[in-house]
Amino acid sequence: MNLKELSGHLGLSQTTVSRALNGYSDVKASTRVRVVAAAKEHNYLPNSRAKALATGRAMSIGHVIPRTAQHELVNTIFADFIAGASETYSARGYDLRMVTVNDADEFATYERLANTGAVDGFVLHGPSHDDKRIKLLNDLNVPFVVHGRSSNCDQPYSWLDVNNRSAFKRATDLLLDLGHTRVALLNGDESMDFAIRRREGFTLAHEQRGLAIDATLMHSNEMSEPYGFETTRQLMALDAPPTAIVASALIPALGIQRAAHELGLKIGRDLSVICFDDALSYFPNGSGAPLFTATRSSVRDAGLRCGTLLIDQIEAADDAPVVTELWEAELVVGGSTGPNFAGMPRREA
Amino acid sequence: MNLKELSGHLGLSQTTVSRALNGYSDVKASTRVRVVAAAKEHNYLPNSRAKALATGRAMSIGHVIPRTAQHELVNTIFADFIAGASETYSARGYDLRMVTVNDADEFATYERLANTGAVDGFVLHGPSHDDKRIKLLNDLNVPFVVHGRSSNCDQPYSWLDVNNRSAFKRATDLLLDLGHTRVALLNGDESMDFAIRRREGFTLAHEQRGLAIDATLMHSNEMSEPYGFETTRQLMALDAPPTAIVASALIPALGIQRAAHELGLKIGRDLSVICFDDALSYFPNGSGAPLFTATRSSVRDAGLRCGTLLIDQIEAADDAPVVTELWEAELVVGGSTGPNFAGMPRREA
DNA sequence: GCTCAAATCCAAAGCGCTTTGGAATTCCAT
DNA sequence: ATGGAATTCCAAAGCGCTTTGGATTTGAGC
Repeated sequence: MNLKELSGHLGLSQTTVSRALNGYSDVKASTRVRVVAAAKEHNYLPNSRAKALATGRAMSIGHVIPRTAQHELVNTIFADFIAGASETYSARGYDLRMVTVNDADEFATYERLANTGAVDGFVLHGPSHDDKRIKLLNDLNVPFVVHGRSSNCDQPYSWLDVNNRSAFKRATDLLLDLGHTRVALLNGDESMDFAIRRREGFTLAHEQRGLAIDATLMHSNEMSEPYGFETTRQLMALDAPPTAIVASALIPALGIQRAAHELGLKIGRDLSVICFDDALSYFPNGSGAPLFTATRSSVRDAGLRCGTLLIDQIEAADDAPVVTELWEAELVVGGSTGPNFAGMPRREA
Repeated sequence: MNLKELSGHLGLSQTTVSRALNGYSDVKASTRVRVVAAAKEHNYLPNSRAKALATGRAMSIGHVIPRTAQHELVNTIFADFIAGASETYSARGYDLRMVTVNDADEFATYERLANTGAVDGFVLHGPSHDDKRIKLLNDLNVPFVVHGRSSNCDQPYSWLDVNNRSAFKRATDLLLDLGHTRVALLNGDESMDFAIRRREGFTLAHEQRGLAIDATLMHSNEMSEPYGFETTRQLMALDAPPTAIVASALIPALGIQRAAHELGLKIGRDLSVICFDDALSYFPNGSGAPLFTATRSSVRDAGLRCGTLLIDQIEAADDAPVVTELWEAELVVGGSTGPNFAGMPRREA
């Protein structure tokens, strides 16, 4: 059943049926009712391909995901972000078009999707410190929103980011306040902008107290459980092991926990751990009380909001303004952090 | 730059340019070279919306994901499956179209995507024991492949599944062989077909040895870490606690591990654990040697294969045959399982 | 040089929708 | 009645591609 047949049944023109269905005002209320009823009865749905051609709108949002071996992006964060984003999309009539690519094909894929009109806009994931994709998308003149930021990029662009620097500064401050003096950092992949900012927060907290940082305590890698496990084992084997760790995510924090158990250390007493919690739905930070002390920001909410910002931009008639949002992470205190008695001025009993 | 302009530049008809670009044989080799060169030079890419309308093919595969609160599907397994599937898709020129829906809208969404021609086929996720979506998709006469099976469905359909029953039977056998007599099951959500089959395997292993199963040892829930943690605490508080646990996935197994540590039990000695390992890339079962003894099957590979089966079906001229694949999981032995000394016939020293 | 087949090309008709620019009708106020 | 505005409808022209059916050119064989 297509428009032609439906309008034939109704004895109306295709124009009128189309305009009735699309809510234009120049169709009598009674005929609109009749049209809608007939459409429902005959189970008519406009062909989306024809509609896309006629309107010039694909009604879909592109997400292109580089398929590096074990790329962290695809996995840990992605599913929850997508869940949030696609909630916006379906609420506003868009679909999500996802394509994974080899790193070498990434630019060409953005070009293809934009130039063939397969999508109306993009969400850009995992920006690096100086991300060339931003210029590409600006040149392609296609709407997009960056999840995160690219600090070293002088192009204008819309983004939504968590204040990773302040989150990691607060996390580090908390540990330093508890008397820890040797704090390790298990950062994410520092080719990513967010990881760079997190390290800045970590360092800043030390600098403000005039504390030097031991470079052997700072690590960077993709955020897996084994990364947390093995790095912790290495760290604890040092001559002067850390008494506290700041971790980039809950998943490596679990690795830290496993290593601690194996070494007979009790988390929160012998070793303090604080991590960033993306509030992943399948991996809650404990069920009731938080398991780990953490700085938390829901990546699902970020996805939802990015979707909204992007669609607003797409639907703004002419050039929409660049819009940016910086979210502060929430600090939740769990059982994984405690005072460093060794480092504190003990008063005699 | 569109076809009309390009053919203008070349002094050729749109037909010839189109056929040259699409590899038809009725265009002279020399003009084809000329056309391809011009297309590259002017950066011409055919508009995908127009192409879709003209060919009647959307070149995209639909994945509709129910957005139940905390639905396990979207999260744990999904990202890796998608990563695999979309690798096939891009290799064969398709895109992935994903839409999340409220449970109530699920059927309507399949209908919309199929009837508007937005997708050429579907991958069906997380089939239940008697899944009505299969009949719906058959009625809609659209190609689809089920990841998993629906045991109580009499419709014909293509599927790819892991032999969950045999995987769980082997896992349970292993524990029983080690002398365990009270084995608990932390199953997934038993409205899902895979979980039902897993329980069958678990029970079958017991029945074959004439062992009765204590119903209080069998649990079913979505596969989260807290589920593993809390259920283990409950189990170990029983008058007769289990000495071994079969878990539905690595993630609840980590919860089991956490509970064990808290109770001062050593995994592999005081409590044996065996789980199903989907070989998630962001959550490897240990880095070198397997952390947990597990039955393993890569969900990423499953995604890749499902994509292939589906596209083959789509591109088969007339009705493609129904095709099914049953994969056996691999058994990997890690450090989480050991003999039950209490239950074994001890010989005096 | 001529015939017929093979090789190349192209005009035009879709694909199913939206939208422009009127035409036809209705409704008031005069 | 009647002019003019409002309301309601529609024919036809796209959107940018593919594909049919046929026209034109080339080449082989004699």
